[in-house]
Amino acid sequence: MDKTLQEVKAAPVELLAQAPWVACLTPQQWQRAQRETLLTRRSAGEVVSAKGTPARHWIGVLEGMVKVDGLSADGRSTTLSGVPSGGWLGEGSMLKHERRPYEVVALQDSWLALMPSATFDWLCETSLGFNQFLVRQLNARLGQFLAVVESHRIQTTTSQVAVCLCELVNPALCTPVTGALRLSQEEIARLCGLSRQVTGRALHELEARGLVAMRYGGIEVLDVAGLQAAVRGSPGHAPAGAAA
DNA sequence: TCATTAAATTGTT
DNA sequence: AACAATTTAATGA
Repeated sequence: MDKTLQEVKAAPVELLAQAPWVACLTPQQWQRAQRETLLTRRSAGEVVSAKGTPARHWIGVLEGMVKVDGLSADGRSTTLSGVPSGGWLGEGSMLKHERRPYEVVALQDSWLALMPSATFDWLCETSLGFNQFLVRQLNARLGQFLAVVESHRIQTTTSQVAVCLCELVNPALCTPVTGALRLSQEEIARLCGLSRQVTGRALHELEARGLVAMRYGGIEVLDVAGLQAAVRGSPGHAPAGAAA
């Protein structure tokens, strides 16, 4: 029995219109982009784009959340990145016209926007603003991943978790905040590449510092700036001018 | 609306 | 990793 989901706050079309790159387009460009972009719903756990398949679409998360998984030959998987609502992903494969190196899976019931590669290429060729958006996004992601590497190598597990949480609330990569993120500690642990045990401990520490609030099956980020600071800072100490 | 049951998530060893 | 406790969701009176 299909459940009629009436919980949708805004229509998918309206969410697409609010995408950050839309404002850069001319009316004609927006008209074609809107006409050719497919809006589709995926249930939690559904594969959006399988690893190894040709990248035919640029993927926008209008509502819900998806993750990017790396799969090994023996079926083991690790989560490389989480993309909440407002985020766009897969442009790397689009730009290189290659097959998807990673698997994209819906973490929750989600509304997705799939922009065909032909449309994507056309916007790249005709819209300066669109290119600028891509550069900003790629730059933001690079910074994010560098933070992950840095944190993994020289910081505590707590700051590793903080980094991964920052990714989910980074205004440069997704819609500011939707209240509490529906993400279990087990899913957060996969995102961080840590055990559930260690992740849980780190989350409680962040909660004790007033940066996040834990919910059953979810987490609310209370202080984005504080989280970003926790990425570098050592717990307990707050070096005044040591932001280098 | 309330009680019961199942499933998911979290805490503990 | 396995088990126990807790919370939420679903079902039916």
